[in-house]
Amino acid sequence: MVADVLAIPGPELADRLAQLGGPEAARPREAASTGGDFPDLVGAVPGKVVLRLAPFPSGALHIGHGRMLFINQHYREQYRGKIYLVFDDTIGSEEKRVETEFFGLIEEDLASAGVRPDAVYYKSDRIPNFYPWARRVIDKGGAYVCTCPAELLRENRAHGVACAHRTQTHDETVEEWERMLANAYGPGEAVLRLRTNLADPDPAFRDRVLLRISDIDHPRVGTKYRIWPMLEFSWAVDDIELGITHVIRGKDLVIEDRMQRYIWDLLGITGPPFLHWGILRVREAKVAKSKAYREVKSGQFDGWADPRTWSLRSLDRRGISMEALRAFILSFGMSLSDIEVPAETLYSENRKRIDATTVRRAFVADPVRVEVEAFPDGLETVVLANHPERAELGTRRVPTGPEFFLARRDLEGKGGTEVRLKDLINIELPSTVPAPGQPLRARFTSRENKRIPRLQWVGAQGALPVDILGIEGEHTAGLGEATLAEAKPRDILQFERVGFVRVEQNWVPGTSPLRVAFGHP
RNA sequence: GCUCCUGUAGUCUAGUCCGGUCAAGGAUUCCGCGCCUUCGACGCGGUAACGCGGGUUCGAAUCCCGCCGGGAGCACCA
Repeated sequence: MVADVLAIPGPELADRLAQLGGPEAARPREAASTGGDFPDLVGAVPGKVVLRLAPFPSGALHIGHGRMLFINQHYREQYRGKIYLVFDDTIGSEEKRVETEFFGLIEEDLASAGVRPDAVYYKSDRIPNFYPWARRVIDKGGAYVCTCPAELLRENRAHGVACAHRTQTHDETVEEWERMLANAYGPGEAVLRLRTNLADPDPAFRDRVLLRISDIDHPRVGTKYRIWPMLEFSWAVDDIELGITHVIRGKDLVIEDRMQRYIWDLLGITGPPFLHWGILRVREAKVAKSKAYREVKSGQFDGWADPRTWSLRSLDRRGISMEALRAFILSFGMSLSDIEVPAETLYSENRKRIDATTVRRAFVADPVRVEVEAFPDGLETVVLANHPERAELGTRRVPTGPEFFLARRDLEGKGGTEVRLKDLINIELPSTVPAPGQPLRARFTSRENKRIPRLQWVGAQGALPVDILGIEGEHTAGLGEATLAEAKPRDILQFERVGFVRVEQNWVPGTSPLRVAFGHP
């Protein structure tokens, strides 16, 4: 009974208690949580839960990995459990190679996401462990050594046809397995296969490979090992050896559950339960990881923090906090449907967190120089609020006219009309646009706050060049207000009417514009 | 093709296990209005969903059957 009560999630418990206590309340239905649903972990004992993160080290963590991170972290917190980082750096394949630089990169990404593993393991350190386990499977009659070429193996599998090796006796298998270990075979010449059922309705499940031979040079252990486990087998072993209590992973790995269970059943082991989440795609994140890898390697992308990678570090670069990402991701719960979400939802989550604390600054893209005639005296500078609602964010003093820069787009279709330079004065624009390169001559009209189109402006005095890195990797050049000279790297600012940006690099007068990365509107 | 997973508004999600309290809640988007010297924020209002067809039942988003749609796996990758 007590256990039953403990199993009720906090909010629900409060709700139930409220119901018990307030028979007359009859208030509107309790607002559903904004987040998604996370089922309780079966058999989980608070304080005893052990989870694992198993990235393959072939790149920086991207937004999709975020789901792995934050879901596991969520459960870890709920049950006061542990998380191990287990690098899934088995040998991979020619196309999928382990690279040393990514171990550190991934650990950094985890740290930035606030996920501190209780331990770090490398699969490549654990290779000899797998051999006795393979032998146990063999001794249970659950595996055989197959020397069919990969193609034939695949074809037989598709048709449910057994090859000659399948009928191997236990002694023969042992002998062949010993020969594999003794380097009698080259890469691709022999594999240890699980003996399942060739009539299994799922063709993917028929006699899958457990271990195979590879001579690829591993960045951590070189060519020390030739017999490498496949992912499923390695986890059938390590989920037990590392004492993992719950395996929570993407649903692309469901067949691996079945493999692991099959092996455990064979050996009489009760393994941990599995939980899955569905595929998450962010609509704007179109670049596949493999393409991102190539573009980063070739220098087409600006490293792993290039916005086009949608890596965690690229989000950070853009001023999108890991807290916002976490809230965004947890809002989907453990749904198994495959979903595609617009980035706007993430932006909204981030906006909630930074809007109230972010100072406003002026920036104009594609600037047009405007000279204001009859510019009033005594208005050489003006004091502006750093935030329209938050007085506590203070003010700043910026130089004004009589020369200004306005955004070309803002001027379109406004010839001959009166417009307001936001927070400052009203001017009348000339009806004809002068030749390119020539300044526009406008005329001061009044200072009263009229309800006419308001334009963002930058006073020519002290204006400095700004370069915005966009999310497609494009650059937008423009001019920013003088106070941006003090902007420091990692500052988050809002360019009014443009969006939130994060400063990348100080302005270096005469040599380099102020570099910022665009976050979101 | 086979296997598995999955279908609630434009997009996510709660509710489905244990049918009524759901004329379906929340978030986001979009539209309108208000407000502030932002195209942002905030406030108010609005549009908008149980994939389809049968069945069971007094009553179905919820149970049963059939159909249709979406996704993933079918590597000696992870």
